[in-house]
This record gives sequence, structure tokens and C-alpha cells, in this order.
Amino acid sequence: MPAPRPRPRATPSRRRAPQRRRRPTDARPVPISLPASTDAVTHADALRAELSRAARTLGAPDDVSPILERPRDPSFGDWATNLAMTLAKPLGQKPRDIAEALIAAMDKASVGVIAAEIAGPGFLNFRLDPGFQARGLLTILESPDTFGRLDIGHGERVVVEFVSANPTGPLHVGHGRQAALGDAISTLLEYTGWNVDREFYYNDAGAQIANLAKSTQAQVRAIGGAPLEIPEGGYHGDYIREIAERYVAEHPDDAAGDNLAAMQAFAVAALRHEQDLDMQAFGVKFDTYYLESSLYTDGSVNKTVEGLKASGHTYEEDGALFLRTTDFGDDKDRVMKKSAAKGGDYTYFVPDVAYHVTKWERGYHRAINVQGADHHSTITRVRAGLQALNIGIPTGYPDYVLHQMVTVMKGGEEVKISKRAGSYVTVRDLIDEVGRDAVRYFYLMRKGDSQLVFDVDLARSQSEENPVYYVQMAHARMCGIFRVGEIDATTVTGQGVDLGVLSEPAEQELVKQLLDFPATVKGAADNLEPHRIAAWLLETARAGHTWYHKHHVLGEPEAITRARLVLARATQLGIAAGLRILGLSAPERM
RNA sequence: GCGCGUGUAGCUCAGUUGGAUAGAGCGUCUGCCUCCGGAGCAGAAGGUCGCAGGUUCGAGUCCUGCCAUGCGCACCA
Repeated sequence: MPAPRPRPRATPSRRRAPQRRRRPTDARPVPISLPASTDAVTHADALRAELSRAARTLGAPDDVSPILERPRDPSFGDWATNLAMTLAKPLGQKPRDIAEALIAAMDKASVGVIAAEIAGPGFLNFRLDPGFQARGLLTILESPDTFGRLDIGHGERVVVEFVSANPTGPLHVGHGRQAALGDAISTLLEYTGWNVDREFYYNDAGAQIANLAKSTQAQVRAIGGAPLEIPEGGYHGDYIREIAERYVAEHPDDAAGDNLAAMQAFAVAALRHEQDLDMQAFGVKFDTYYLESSLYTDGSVNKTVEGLKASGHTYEEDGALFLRTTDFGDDKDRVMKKSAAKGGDYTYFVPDVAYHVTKWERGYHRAINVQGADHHSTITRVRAGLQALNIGIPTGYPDYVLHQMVTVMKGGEEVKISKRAGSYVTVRDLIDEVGRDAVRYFYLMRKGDSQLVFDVDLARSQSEENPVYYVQMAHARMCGIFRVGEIDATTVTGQGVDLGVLSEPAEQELVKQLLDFPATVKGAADNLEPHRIAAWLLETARAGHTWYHKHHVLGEPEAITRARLVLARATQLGIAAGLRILGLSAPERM
């Protein structure tokens, strides 16, 4: 038996050494400009409209809205609809008879249909003229910045709140998932016509901040020679020690560590700055930072408490003030204000309610909170508080997008994340090790409500086979065609080009995939699910690679080259648009 | 025990809102660089969609009940 040939991938000469390769993640993110949205009418929209018209001539209700879908099996054609089946009941006829009547009633040529067949129990399968279909690509070339944009939001304001970490430590991998999700959801909403503000809520008041101050104090005093006594519930991370050292250096007058307020302010400022740097490294930019402490100083908390008391939904028991959240679906009532014996403070959810009142009053009639699933119990409480106030806020306000936990594997073991114990993997660790684009893509390629196992070692060691490179490579390849052909890609138009020559199966596949982008964006935006964009990118990249491998663009007969240049340009622009929604760079070469 | 999630290929996960023969990546096999970049392409193997009922022309998808699993159930945040 002959020795197996070594696999090509193992041959170093086939690949450039990774060290020499410039990480595309180093590229700065391209800001998304926001031109006016256009509701581009795709051929699918036209087909749907024609189907509706035909259905109404058969007596279907006016609001009939046929569902078109891509048949899994391409031999079934380009589009399929179950319209005849859904009309069977209202019309009292057999599905196949209705299908036949629909075909007869349609003006097929006007929507590019060259064949219509009835299949199975009453499916209608349509085959489109290849050139007619491919002309859809021209909308991409003509206005790449508006491709896939919709105007669902009509410019209404929406606030997306995410990360919102306590300034008590660096941002860990769970915050990273939130940052990637929140930012991508925001962009998706912008893409569909909403006026979006990204907001970071700082819990810079309350018990955890007091713990932070005391932990800092303990370290300051330890520097002065006292034994280190971190208070119960305090923070143990090394970063507290570093903050204490800087505090001592900058506050020689308080070497004894007596000014607790000064240490608290110092530590909060230092950690906020660190978190800002983390988000900067991740390429996330917030429009507003809202401080919990400001809700106390500007009277919002008091106003909210008075409002709740006036609503009649509160009562006192054992010296504490309760809100009867059970009136609004909670399983038990919640304490608003602790009894004097427990310190007499407000519990966290009171400022939370006050905060959400400000969102409403600041003019956001839609609010989306991206949070870890471990905080889901706050949803009922916050909404109950807003309802109890009875100030016109709708019951479902605010919306929540919950994401499941991120578990981190390192060295084959799960790293228990605990800020207090001082063991965690930070967002910046991940970015430094596998690159910003890869981290973002990994966070976004899955649904938020499935758990995410982030194996740091695996992510680093396999970064060469990362799917994000596969997608970015498809983009770079299309750019390469123009580079080699010495063609200015921006000058490519469909002027005088017969797109009917794009008749190869791989071409039709790619055309269809690209034209599915607007529907994908709509689905992703409606459901606040950026992972749909990630999935579309992967499929589009695959279709692009396949086409590229099978068919040449340059050096073909002129009519073919010109049509294929249109397809290459559309592919490049489409992938770039998807990448930008996810906050990833679209490198022209890798 | 209660609430919110999740069980789909060896592993990690999609599944177009109820459609036709359930998909991808990684991993495992087999081929393919004279070529616009092989960071790629073509193909193979791999499935009782957790289990059992129900709804209907039709269920991975919807309803019920179990089983497994993650998170949460504080006068913490």
C-alpha cells in the first residue's frame, strides 16, 4: 500500500505564513452613510403583485398576500407559492383547479415568467427568464448604498441599550456578545429606516459601587502598609490594586485612604475609561452614556417613587416599601425601598424604572434592551413599574433581546467568570488574540438565544480557517478581478449589456442569492436577529467562490465579460453591504 | 417547585414564520493548482430533528405531557 500523499493544506508553500498576513481586522470599520431609503421593487415583489391581482380576479379577498419562496430543489424553478392551497378554503375549490385558473389569469410576460407549472398538492412553480432576473442586479450597481434598505421605521426614533456594565471591572466576553449584538441590531434598524441611538447605561450608584470604593480603599491602605482586608462582597481583581496605586500617586494628601468618596469617583472614572477603550477596540460607538447617579441628582428617582405611591400600587410591610408587581403579572411583589434596618436604600429596580421613564420622555417610543438572560427577571419588574405609573407607556415597553450565556474554554477547561474572584477573559483579550472581525463574526453567527461556547485556544489556533475569512476572501476575490483587469469597478454599469448571457447554473444561483438580500435584511430586522445576515453572507460567499472557480470573467468574449463584470461587481457590493451591517471590514485584498 | 431558554450529522450550529428529497462549517475520507489568488473548488460518508401523543392535505417548525440541560427565582445588581 503506497504511503498517503501529504495533504496540500499541510504544505507550507501553498500558503503564506500567517505572520506575514495583515489581519483584515486592522482595517478601520467603514461608517455607514444613511442616504434616503428607497423601496426598490424586486422582481419577487412584482411577481407577488401580479399573483395578487390574478387571485383577486378569481374572487380572492383584497388583502391576499401570496408567500413566495425559493424551492429547495432548483428543478422546481425559481419561485414557488402555495397560494392555490391557501385559497382552497375561501374559494371552495380544489387547489389544483385554482392553480390552473391563476396561471391563466396572470400576465406572465410582464413579470418575466417563462414557465409556470402545478406540482404536488397545488404548488405553483415559476421559472423566470434568466436575463429578466439578472437585471435585478442593476439596482445594486446603481445605488449600492441603498441596496437592501427599507423604510419600515419611517425615521422614528428608537434607543438600543446594550453592554450597560457596572463600572466595577473590565468588560468580559459576555459583554462582548452584547456589544456585537447591540451594534448589529442598531445598524439593522438604521438600514430599515429607523433613527437609532446607541445607549450605554452606567450603574454608577448603589451597593456594587460602594463595594468598589471599599475594595479600592483596602488596597490603598495595604499600599500604606496595613494588612490587606478586602471587604465582604468586594472585588479581588488585580486591576483594583492598579487603580489604588494610581490613586495614591495622584492623591498624596490621602495616603491613609480616608476619603472614600474621592476613591469611589477615582475608581469609577478609571474603569469607565477602560471600558470605553474596550468598546473602541471593538469598533462600537455609543451616542449616549446615561448615568444612574444622575437619576438621583436630577430628582427622577424621587419623582418615580412619588408617582408609584400615588398610583395606589404600593404598600408598606415590615418597614419596607413594596410595589404590588403581582398586579402586572409578577409572581411576587417587589421591595422598592429597604427597611431602615437594612439601610433604607432603594432597590435597583426603582432607578431602572425611572431610567425607562426618561427613555419614553426623551421621545423614544420604541426601546430595545440587549441583555444577558441572567437578567431576565428584571423584565417583568421594569414593565410592571412603568404600567403602575399609568403615564401612557404601552405594555410591551421596552423590548428585550436576551442572549444566553457565553462560557469560555481555555486550556481545555471552562474559565469561571467572576469579577469578584478576579478570574475572567476580557473582550480585549479576545480581540487581541483572534482579531476584531473574527470575534464579531463568531458572536453574530449564532442566534442570541442559544448558548455560546467560546474556546479561546480553538479560536486562536483555527483563526486561519475562520469562516469570516471565507466571506472576506470572496469579497477580495471580486475586487481582484477588477484589479487584474485594470478596471475601475465604480464605472461598471449595465449600459448596453445583455445579462441574458448569465445562463450558467452557478451564475443563476449567485444572482438569486444576491437578490435575496433585501428579504434577508427585512427578516433580520423584523426579528432583531443579525445572525441571518451572517448566514446569508456565508451562502453568498459560497455561491461566489463556486462561480469564480467555474467561470472566468476576464478574457472571455466581450459580451460575456461585460455581463460577468456586472455580476462580479454586484457580488462585491452585496457582500460588502452584509459585512458592514455586522460591523466587519470588507478588505479589497487579503 | 416556579419562570425564561435550549435539545437537529462525530463537534459547533442554521433551517426563509406550516411546505416538496432536513442544510452549512469544522472534523473524517477521495479527487483538483500552466488558470481573474488553492484562505479555494468538486465529490463521499455521516440523521428515529430528545421521547410520546395531538392539530391538518402537510409538522424540525404550532398544542399538550414527559425526559435532559442552561440561566433566574434577595430588603444583590
